[in-house]
Amino acid sequence: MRKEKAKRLENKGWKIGSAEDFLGLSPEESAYIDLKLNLSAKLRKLRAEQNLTQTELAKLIHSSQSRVAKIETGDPTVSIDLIIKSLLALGASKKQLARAISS
Amino acid sequence: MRKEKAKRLENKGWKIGSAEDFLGLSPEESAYIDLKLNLSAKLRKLRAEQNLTQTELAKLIHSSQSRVAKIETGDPTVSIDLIIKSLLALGASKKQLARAISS
DNA sequence: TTGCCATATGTCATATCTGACATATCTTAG
DNA sequence: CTAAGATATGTCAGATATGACATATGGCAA
Repeated sequence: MRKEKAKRLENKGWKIGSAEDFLGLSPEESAYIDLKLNLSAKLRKLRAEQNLTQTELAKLIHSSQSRVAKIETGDPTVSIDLIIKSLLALGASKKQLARAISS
Repeated sequence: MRKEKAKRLENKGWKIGSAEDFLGLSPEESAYIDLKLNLSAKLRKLRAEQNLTQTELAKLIHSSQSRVAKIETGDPTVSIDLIIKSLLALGASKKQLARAISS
């Protein structure tokens, strides 16, 4: 599967610039993944700033630690919807979201 | 259900300012809906600019006319993921997405 | 009016995402 | 080292989103 690949690469520290379009990903696909990773990164940052553990954030969004971990590691089974809902739960503003996206 | 309500209101032209937080919606919920509606609106705009019908856009994103309609009318069963994928398929840039979000 | 094309709405089987759980792998303090 | 807290990974049943189809409504030209 496509997104699996992208995720594995991310985890191994491949991070080439910002998008991994070097293997079979269409521009839209890599833009989409890029977006997701940017939002994930922002979430981790926000959570850290607020000194919350994944477990605490999980409670806040009525989810589980493992799902929060998946959000933050860019797991392909995580939707942008969930990431955005989590960001909003941490009090992120529209402006912050916008910044995260175009980063 | 919650989001049903928000959608109905939208359709009836209720658009009070920008968020319908006046009936039982938490700040995060209305922020989320707001976001979705902004992105939907942007999609419709982009599609119009490119003189595409819903059916044509549907083919472009491997979906159906009815789902495109649902996207554009803010149907609660539509995910932000799908809206964003559609926007990307229309060639929207990160900057455009960011603008749409913080509008 | 009629016909045609675009858009909207309702429904449904299937695909995808979700929370939860178990368990593994860090990290750091003692 | 070992223990404890935090984070990561794998799995799965149930929840939600999806494309597809039928059908309705809207707009507009003949």
